[in-house]
This record gives sequence, structure tokens and C-alpha cells, in this order.
Amino acid sequence: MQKRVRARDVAKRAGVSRTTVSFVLNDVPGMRISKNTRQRVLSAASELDYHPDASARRLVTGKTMILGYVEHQSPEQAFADAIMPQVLRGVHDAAATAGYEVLFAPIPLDSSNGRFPQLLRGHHVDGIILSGPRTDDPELRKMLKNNSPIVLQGEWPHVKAASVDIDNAKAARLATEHLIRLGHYRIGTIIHSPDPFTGGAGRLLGYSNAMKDNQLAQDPDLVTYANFTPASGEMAMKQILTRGKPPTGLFVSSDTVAIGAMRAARDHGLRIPEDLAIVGFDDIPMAVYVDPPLTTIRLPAYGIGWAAADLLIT
Amino acid sequence: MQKRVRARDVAKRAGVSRTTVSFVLNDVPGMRISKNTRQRVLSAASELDYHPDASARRLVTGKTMILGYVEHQSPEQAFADAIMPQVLRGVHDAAATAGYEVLFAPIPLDSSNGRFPQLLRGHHVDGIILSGPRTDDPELRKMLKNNSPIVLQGEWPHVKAASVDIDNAKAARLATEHLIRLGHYRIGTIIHSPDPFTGGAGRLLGYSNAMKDNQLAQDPDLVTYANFTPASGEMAMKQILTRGKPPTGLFVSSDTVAIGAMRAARDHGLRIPEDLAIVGFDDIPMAVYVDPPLTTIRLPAYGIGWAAADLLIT
DNA sequence: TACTGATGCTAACACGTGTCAGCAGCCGGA
DNA sequence: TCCGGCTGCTGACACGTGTTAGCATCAGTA
Repeated sequence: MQKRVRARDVAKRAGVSRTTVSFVLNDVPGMRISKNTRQRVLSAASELDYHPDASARRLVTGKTMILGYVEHQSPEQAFADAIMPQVLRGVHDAAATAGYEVLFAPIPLDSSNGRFPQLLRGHHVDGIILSGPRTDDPELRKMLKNNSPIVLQGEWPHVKAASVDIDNAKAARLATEHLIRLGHYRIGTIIHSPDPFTGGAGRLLGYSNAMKDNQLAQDPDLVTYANFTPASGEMAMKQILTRGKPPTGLFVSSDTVAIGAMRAARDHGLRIPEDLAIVGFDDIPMAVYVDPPLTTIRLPAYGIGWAAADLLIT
Repeated sequence: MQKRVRARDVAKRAGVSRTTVSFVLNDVPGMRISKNTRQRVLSAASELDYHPDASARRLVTGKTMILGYVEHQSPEQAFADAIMPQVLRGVHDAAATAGYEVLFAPIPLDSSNGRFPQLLRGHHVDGIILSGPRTDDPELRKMLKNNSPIVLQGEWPHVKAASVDIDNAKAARLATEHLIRLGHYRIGTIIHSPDPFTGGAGRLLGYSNAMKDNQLAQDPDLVTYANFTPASGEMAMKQILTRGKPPTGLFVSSDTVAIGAMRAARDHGLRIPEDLAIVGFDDIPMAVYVDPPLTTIRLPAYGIGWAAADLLIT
């Protein structure tokens, strides 16, 4: 490990003051530096492979230039999350464009446990993107009331907070209406996310509205909740199947969950799509490749990540 | 946004010096603080919701307590990466256990573009975990020769570098031997990662060894390369199928690729597993749920992430 | 009383950077 | 000759913390 190179070393080599080095490397506007001096500083910096110390810079500027990407999920849920890589990339690319870094900071499912204040007040990050906000997190509520720089990935009605999400109700309505147009009238739904999480409610509403507007009966036996994973989708489907006459159409508000549901349906002897037509949600990379290919609603995961970061920065 | 709370404010409120506050909050060994004083400081800190400034601390200690998780992948590859969430969690959990944070820092596929020196010399991170190292990256070679704190996730023979990986050859041999035991002798393979990436070579070797040791002919027509994604698996399978007589057994060194290959096989009229038995690799969450369930080799993704972080820290 | 050693705390420096105020030197005009 | 203004650069302070050396105070001896 070589010795650290500081701005002072660059200054010495270029024969100027440290201040001048700072002016040149940061291109400070309004500071007149002669062509010659500027060139000497740049050469010296590159010869010494100088990189300014991030901590020192953050300390003096008061900005960390880091965004926190916070996941509030269980491990199983996180492992099965097929679109997280896309969202995270979107966050990163938008952040990088504005000169920000991204800190990956998942928190335990049961409690946020002081992590928000630690990250923000401890100046680890300038702002937070929260994936999977829970409506029952009192600490989060307090932070939002506080006007903390937090952007939610997921809608949270009646709460004043910056957030990025698609129109879940509209998308779910589209999915359901697709099934209706295929001639189905006995249509069920598996909502991917249980109650304290945002997102499920909107998709259920869209399903419900589509049914109502088309004068179709809504059988409560055909509605269940899952828990983000394929395994939970399998369970949910089994529940529906034990309740009585199965549906002929099914809207599942997550592809990952839908793939689990497909297995349960097949195990029950149903052919897909002859006996049961399924529409999913998210358009995960694998959706097209399962057998039969899963009809799905595209979720612009990368764009959502990008938008969330963008919203936070500006 | 409230005003920042500094250690000085805590000191004032507790009626002690800032030094004492530092001693108490950091539990500095060898420093004798009376029970009473310690209590006063702790109360003051919690009443003011004090969190020490990360940048200032890093500046003075010289340690960032941050690990960088660097991905060297194309966007398509990253999006389809079904085990990245597990690896990243493993990295994070090991890091968090030791008090470290994790910076998510993907770099463009074509070049590492000065990111390694920037992160390390600029003191953004204390060390780097590199996922998907490329053997043709000159900058990486230089950093490793330099003894930079970088742990590779993936094996790189003949290069002196800290790395974490499973025994790819052994695992691939197991997968292939499974097919042999089922009675197959015309066995092909799709290797998931093209040449400059590590990992593919070992798995190909394992396949090859298994065939050799069982006196089975190795038909070069039955060996192809894919590119991490389902789409590339579909392409690879098509290639094999156009070359002539199809295999009856197939080892695919990634589940994600295998699922693409399954589609191509089905489209070609092959029944799975009756006409073509497939063994995958990685045990992605979806493997069990596709139809038919994919036989696969379990990859301890979370453990690999954990081990990599652990290796870096100690 | 004077000295010793332990206890409990504090003053002061260092980390490496951004940035503001200001200072030479020079040129042109009166 | 003197003065004002511009060009190109520098000195010095501030950011908030960890940490070393050292300073009072006091109890316990001799």
C-alpha cells in the first residue's frame, strides 16, 4: 500500500499553493488561473494519481453525495425479488449522472430500529429511497412528518410524502379487463403483498373496479393474499382451490407469485391456459420463458428507480 | 429540517467537555468515567438525538467503514441476475455485523474506467468485493498486483488474489454425473459465461472430466456458450439443435440460462425430461417452480457474499 | 505536613479539504 | 509620478470528530 497523496503533494510538485490545486481540480468558476498553471497542476495530479479524500470533502461541504437505498423486506422476500436488480440499477444510474454514490442499506422486517435517523442525522447519506415502505412503521411516519429527504417507492395514500409509483389501480384494471375480454367471468385474484405494505391495495382496487364496471360478480372466495414469494403464491392458490369451484381466470399482482400459483394449479390438475388463464404483473425477465409464457403487465422497474433517485436529488 | 446536533451540544447539556462525550459514546477502554457522568452524557445524547458525523469520524480515523460491492456486468446481465439479491444480502449482513456499510457500485461492461483507484484512493471505501471479474481488465490486474484490498467473487487461476468461490469443476462434475447415472451418454452443455469472465472455465472442465472418466465421447457440437440471460440460453440451445442430432442430456451452468434453453427445446418439439433431461446450476428461487421443476446444483449465494465480505474485513 | 498515586476529567492538536478575503505585480491613464 | 483596476495567485479559517498528554483533586501513607 503506497502512501496517501494529498492535495499538498500535488501543490508542491506543481509549484503552486494548495488553494490553487483545489481551484483547478474543481474548476471553480470566477477564479482566473493561467493556462500554464492549470496545465502544471493537472499533470502533477495525474502523475501522482491524486484522488481527493471523500471524507474531508464531505466534512467541509456538508454534502455526502450519497443516496441510501433502503429495503424493508424479509430475507425470503428479498431473495425472490426479481426486479430489485433493475430498480437498484435505475437508482444508481440516475445517482451517478448527478455525481452521487449509492449506499445499500436493508433493514430488518420487524422494525426500522433507528436506522433512518442514523443514516440521515449521522450524515451517512443525503437522502433515502425506501423500497417497500410499511404503513405501520411509526418511525417512518415521524421522519416523513419531519420533512426528511425520503422518497417512497410505492404509493401511500393520505400521507404527504414524496413517492414514485405507477398507477397500480389502472394497471390492475387493464390486467383484469384482458381476462374479461377473453370471455372469462369467474375471475379471481391473488394480491402479492399483505396489508402493512403499500401497493397491494391499489391493485386490488383496480381488479375490483374492472369487475364492477363489467357487471361481474365478485366472489370473495376467489380473492387471497400472498407474500411476495413463489412459495406464498403456491399457498394462496391452494387456498382458493380448496374453497370450492375454481376460477377460470386469475389476476396475480406479481409474476414471482404467479409462478408459484401456476405450480399449485397444475398440481391440482388444471391446464394452463385452457382451464385457468393467468395474468401476472411486473414483467420479470423470466416471465416470457416459463411454460406457458406468462401474460403480464410491464413494470418499468429501471425507470422507477431512476425517477426515485431523480426526485430525491432535485 | 432541524439544526445539526454536534458533540459540543451534548457536552454543554451534560455539563462536561466534548472529549468526555467522545469517551463515553465510544466506550474508550482505559478511560475512567464516573457512573454519574456517563449517565448524564448518555441521557443528553439521547435527548438531543445525537448521531456523530460520519465524515468527520472517517476523516480522523482514516477508516471509512464502508465496503464497495462492484458489479462488472452489462445491464441485461444484471437485470436477469437472480442470485444477486442473495449475494448482496450476504455481503451486507457480514459487513453490518462488523460495523461496515455497503456501497453499491456497478461499473460499465467495457472498461473499469478508473473506478477502482477512485473508490480506494479517494477513500470512498476500505475495500472492494468484485462480482464478475474479467480476466482482460488491465486496471484490475494492476490493482491486484498492487495488493489493493479487493476480493474477487469468482475464481481466477494463476493470479494471486483473494477470492471466494465454490469448487466449480467439482460441482459441474456432479451435475454431469447425475445425467450419466440416469443412463444418458449423449450429453451436451451450455456454459453460461463467455470467455473473459471467470467461472465458466471451471464448470466446463468439470463437465469434461465427468465425460472422460466415464468413457463417454465428447461431441464438440454439443458444447456452446451463452451470456448469462434466458435469451442467450435460448440462442445457445437453438445452435446445438441446428448442428445435428440433439443430445438426450444437457448440463447448463446457470438456471437462468437453462430456462431459456428449455423454451428453445420445447419449441423444437422436445419433451422435457422425456426427450431431453436438463440439469441447471445456482438453484435460483424459481427453479423449483418452472414446469417441469429444474434439477439444479445449489449455489450458496448468501454464504458466498458473506464470506467475501468477511475475508475483506479480517 | 508533605508526598505519592490513583481517579476523573479537559485542552489542544490532527485529519484533508473548500472557500473567502486579500495581496503582489502589472498596465494604462492623468 | 501617482493612482486605480485587473490578473493570478495565496494565507488562513472552518468543518466535527478521535486521541494524546496533562492537570486538578483527593485519599492514603510516612
